Amino acid sequence: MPELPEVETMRRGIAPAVGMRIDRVEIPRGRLRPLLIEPAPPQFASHVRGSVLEAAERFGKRLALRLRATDAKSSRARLATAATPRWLVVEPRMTGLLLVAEPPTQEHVRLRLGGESPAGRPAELLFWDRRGLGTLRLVDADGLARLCGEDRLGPDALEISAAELITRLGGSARAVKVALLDQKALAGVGNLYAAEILFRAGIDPRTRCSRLSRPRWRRLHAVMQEVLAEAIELEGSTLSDATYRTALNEPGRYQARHQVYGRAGQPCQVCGTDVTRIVQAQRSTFFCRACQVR
DNA sequence: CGTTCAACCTGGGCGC
DNA sequence: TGCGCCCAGGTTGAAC
Repeated sequence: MPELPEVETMRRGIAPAVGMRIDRVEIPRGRLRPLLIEPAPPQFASHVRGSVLEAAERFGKRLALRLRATDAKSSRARLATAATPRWLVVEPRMTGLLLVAEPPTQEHVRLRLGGESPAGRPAELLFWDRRGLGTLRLVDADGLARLCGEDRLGPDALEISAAELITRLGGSARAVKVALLDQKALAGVGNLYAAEILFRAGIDPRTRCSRLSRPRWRRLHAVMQEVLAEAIELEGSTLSDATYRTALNEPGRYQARHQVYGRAGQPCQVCGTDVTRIVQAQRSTFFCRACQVR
């Protein structure tokens, strides 16, 4: 679910919590697999408790929350925290959410916020994940580089230049839709926005990257910026299952703009041709056979 | 290089 | 009503 626009919306939604101290960490027993939370809950909680949320940064579809340790009670804790700047890396995957309002059902992790709390500041930060495929990982600077560094993620889709996009993907033999999903090449675009971007660019998703002309790459680049910016403006896409919510537990509004995603068999809003669904790399691809050409 | 499959999970929708 | 199946905004590693 969450792609770049949804994760950016999440980042902005929790921004009011930046500067606040995490006074308590509550992790319901038996609800978190090792894959989902690292280190294991007792260590995770003891490391996070007492720290101040200093910043929330987005890397593609991931969020990294920078934590600073404060007034550690024991010298042992002070040593440990001073030696390792800590980042809480949140990877929502399909259904993970960060919320400052009550989640739809029991949350997975609840961080109670304290310290200076002027009116309007959230009292809690919640992680909720219906399918439980997301991850929360507490890491040091090396760990952050391993999870979000340039070996792992390509340039952010909102920041990459047209020239760099062409350099990174232009020579590939893969279908352009598949290449756009490659987070090592380009970070942030997922299945939904890849479909919408290619529709607006008029490009058949099956076209091999190496067959696209430079003008078409530049068009694709410009359209990618437009689509992502509009989706952020409308706080992301909430699909029919309503899983994705903003940090305030409200639906996004970009779904009203979808031209092809999830619209198989319905008429293209530009030309009336039925939208087609195919499968590429085991994922659904939606496109208009008339508007999108090779 | 590239593709393909399975795995991690829950839950909604559909046909029978 | 219920069962079995397919589907889903993502990522990863193995096999070919």
